[in-house]
Amino acid sequence: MSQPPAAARARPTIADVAAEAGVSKATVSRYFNHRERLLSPDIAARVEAAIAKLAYVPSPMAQALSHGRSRLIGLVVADITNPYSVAVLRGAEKACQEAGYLVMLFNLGNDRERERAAIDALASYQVDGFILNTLGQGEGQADVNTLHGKPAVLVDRRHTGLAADFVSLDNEGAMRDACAHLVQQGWHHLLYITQPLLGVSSRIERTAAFRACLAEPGGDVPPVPPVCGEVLELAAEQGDEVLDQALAGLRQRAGPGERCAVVAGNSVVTLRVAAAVSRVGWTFGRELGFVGFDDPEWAPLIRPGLSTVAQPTDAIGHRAAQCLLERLGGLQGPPRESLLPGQLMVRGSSLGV
Amino acid sequence: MSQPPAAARARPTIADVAAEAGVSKATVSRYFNHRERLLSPDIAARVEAAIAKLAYVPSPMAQALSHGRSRLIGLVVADITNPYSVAVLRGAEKACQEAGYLVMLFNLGNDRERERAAIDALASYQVDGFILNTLGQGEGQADVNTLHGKPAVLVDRRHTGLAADFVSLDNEGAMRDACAHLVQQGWHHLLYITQPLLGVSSRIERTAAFRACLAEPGGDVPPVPPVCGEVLELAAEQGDEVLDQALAGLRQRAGPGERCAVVAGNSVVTLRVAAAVSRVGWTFGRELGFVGFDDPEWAPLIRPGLSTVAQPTDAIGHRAAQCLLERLGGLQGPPRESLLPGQLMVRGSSLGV
DNA sequence: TTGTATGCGTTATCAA
DNA sequence: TTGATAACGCATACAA
Repeated sequence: MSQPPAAARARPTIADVAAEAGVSKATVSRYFNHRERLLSPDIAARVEAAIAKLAYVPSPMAQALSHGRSRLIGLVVADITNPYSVAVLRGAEKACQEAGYLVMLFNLGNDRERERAAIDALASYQVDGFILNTLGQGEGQADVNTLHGKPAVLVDRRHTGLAADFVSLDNEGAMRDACAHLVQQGWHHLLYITQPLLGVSSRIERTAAFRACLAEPGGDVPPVPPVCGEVLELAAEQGDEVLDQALAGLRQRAGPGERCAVVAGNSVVTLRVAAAVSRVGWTFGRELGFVGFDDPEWAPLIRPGLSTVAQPTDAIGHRAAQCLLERLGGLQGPPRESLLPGQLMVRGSSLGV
Repeated sequence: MSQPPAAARARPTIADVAAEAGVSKATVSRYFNHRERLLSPDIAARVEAAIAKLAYVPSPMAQALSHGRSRLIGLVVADITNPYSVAVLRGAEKACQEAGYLVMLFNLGNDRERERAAIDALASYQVDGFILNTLGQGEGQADVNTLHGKPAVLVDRRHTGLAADFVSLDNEGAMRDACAHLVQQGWHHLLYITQPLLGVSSRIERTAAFRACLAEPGGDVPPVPPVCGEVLELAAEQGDEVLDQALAGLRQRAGPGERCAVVAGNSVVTLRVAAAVSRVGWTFGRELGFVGFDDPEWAPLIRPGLSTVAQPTDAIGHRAAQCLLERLGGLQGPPRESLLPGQLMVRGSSLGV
């Protein structure tokens, strides 16, 4: 073709297209934005041909500057190391891509003080909206003001004082399923292990749901003997001996004939529990029953297979993006809440003898 | 304070600052770009005060439009589900953040045909450079032209016909370490299992390095008896029976007294091998030796612990970002190559009897 | 050293 | 229906 030497070639602008088609810039702009309404067919055809010939693509940056919308979505993640966050991120990014939006990523690296700074940084790029999977606590916590009037959707963790759409696992239902299953299988002395609550809504909700299950375990048949339960908050800094002792204590406190089981609040806890069980020489499904939240790929590998509550991470991410896109489309109304059901993956660790 | 009703408040512009300080817009602009060189102290102070009072932050979008640089880095990942990609992404994103750059993420979802489209989409946002962790193969493959003259750095996978800085694990050294360790521990009949090569450079290099190790296993003491090795390409679509038969065949073909071991090309393969070993009732370190590339968090949990070659993912991501930033800083010269050493994590699966 | 004017690529307002 | 022209927020020649 008759194209300049190559590397020097800059992207064609709307002016180039206008010149090529022998029309004004405004007309070319109209071709994209108001085509049917106010453009004659023959002119439209000319413009179309010029666009094709020059392989013209509008500059989103310039559009953002002029028209205010960037087709950019800011995604803030508390910790990208967390497989849950990544799984959600994947679903959300896919949905955004399909809708023609691009995702700008900001990882907090678990530094809660940087939440506000992250949002500000993203906002400076004129992102159209936010997807937030952060703590919503601490000095740098985001508030309504931080959002610069842009819509946001919260994933997994609610924010105090930030009214926004919320998407999450149905923690209460999932916990009820997990506990009911354990009880039905004959595990009656339950220990729920969670990371420190620290105001994280999902942890708080799961813990509350666990406590509620003890009062009313669910399922058709009332448990006999009555279910007994404990809660342990296990911090990352705490040594393994804390966990080992907790497991030993659990069995000691259990009444004669009572079988003990652990419910793990997420895959981080699951990993530590699996390591502890290995250390003390127990076997899941025998000395200790088990159900964990999150379904890591390695759950089937720990003998005799770890039972889990799988989160619909892809759907959660997708729904989050969808919610945001609807708001961007102009949807008004009060904050909405999407609680998606988990799926109980029954493996050997929770089966009765 | 005396601020307008809140939500209506738009971000202050350079014009607001200029008015507040009683200077021209150009002066404010100079305050940011050429402060020391051409600005009198008293004026600088006035501007500084105005900036502080209005909490003014320059708009990167407008800067990009005007000055050409966006302080944006485009990150294209073949598959965000891959823990390796995420780990690298984390290191790269952190380094970019620290340098004042933001990351735009594009996930290919393993659709190799979209590579070019991804780069184009990112380029339309005027990203200053690219970090690419993609296949570099297929219809939509990127070439020099796709990059629009912007610098790029390749991570883990080389591209045919794309001269760019390259950062990766030292595959050859890592494989040599793994094989030498196995041989020293008395495993002499080796099977290397990899995902289908498909032109992926890292897979090709590891396979080649494995073959090279058979000829010259490394280590001080020549192995007795001589090492024997095989290679298996295992596709995701292939059923488990393929793997099971391969393992059974391995032991059959091994000479009397020869101990068999598997080297897994990455954590995906490791997962399948661990499942297979569980299925056939073997135990690592007894019926089968094992070393795998990548060090997933669950490696210690598979009895008696899976030996692995841990990749310095964080460092790889960091180095990738660093390379790119150097190029953005104006560094010229031919493509550079950074091969970072892996770390052999010795656990029970590879120990001699 | 500082201010004025222009351009970056687009959309929107106003005439024609 | 189409074409000038003025923003959008900033950087930079150029003039003072």
